[in-house]
Amino acid sequence: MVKVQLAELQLAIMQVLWEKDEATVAEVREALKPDRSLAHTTVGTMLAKLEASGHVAHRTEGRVNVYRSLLEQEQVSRSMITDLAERLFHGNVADVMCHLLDGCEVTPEELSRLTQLIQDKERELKHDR
Amino acid sequence: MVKVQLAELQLAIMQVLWEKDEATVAEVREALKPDRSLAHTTVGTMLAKLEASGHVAHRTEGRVNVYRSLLEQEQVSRSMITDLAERLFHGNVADVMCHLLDGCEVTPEELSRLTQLIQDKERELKHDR
DNA sequence: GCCCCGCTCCTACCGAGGTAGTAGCATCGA
DNA sequence: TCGATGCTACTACCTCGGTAGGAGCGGGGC
Repeated sequence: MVKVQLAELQLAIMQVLWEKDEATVAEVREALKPDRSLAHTTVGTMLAKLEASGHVAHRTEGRVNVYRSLLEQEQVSRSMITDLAERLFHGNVADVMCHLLDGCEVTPEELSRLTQLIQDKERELKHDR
Repeated sequence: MVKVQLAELQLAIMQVLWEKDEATVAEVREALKPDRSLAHTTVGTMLAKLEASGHVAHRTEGRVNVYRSLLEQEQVSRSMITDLAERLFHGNVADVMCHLLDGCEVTPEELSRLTQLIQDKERELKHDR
């Protein structure tokens, strides 16, 4: 599995790119505004750093750069959450859940989706052996 | 809920302290050795920084410092995992699970423990309303 | 009594994340 | 044609995590 770790702001920027598919500096900045108001240049710098580390790429359209992600959201999410789960709970999924159920708000819908997931996984395990 | 974020090494050190309840620099260093071999002073410095930020405390026994954690393992785990879940999946527990089940090895025992957890939570939700 | 050993404390340093200013270059309107 | 505007690129800077060296101190062995 590919291991990717993104810092706070980096993740936030990537999330904008995933959502919009492509975005200019101004668009990213706009999308981030509700949470943090950054200077235009700050966003630009971060995007450049992200590009330097191979996480995003850009094409130039007229005078502006349009950035897109080179990482799969799925992959990053999986990588980051499993890594933390590993470090905190030695990968024990049940432990993770246990803390999550206490710490987050959970809706009944989520619970039934969870039940579904578990049943799927159980079936999958039976199948494998 | 108390929000605590610990970096890589900091978490590793705290985990040693949680496990041993108390430990000297040498003991922490020893415990960390399998994963990373650090200079004695490095561990000492980190412990000092951890102390400066109020995460650990120490008493002096003879010539050595014996450190202990001031944070609850439960609390840190919960805080870190819910924070990441929030950022990655907007707190949707089912999504977290979904990625975790794919990314980690899961045993049938964990699955049945999970089922149990969910049932408990469902009962709890019914009770509340 | 003196020296070595082990330990802490202070200090320095590096790299990465994050933040932003400034220079410079296009383009558009007057 | 020329100035205002808007964008990028370059550079600088701060903080924090991580890493470790060296000074200094106290105890134990000789």
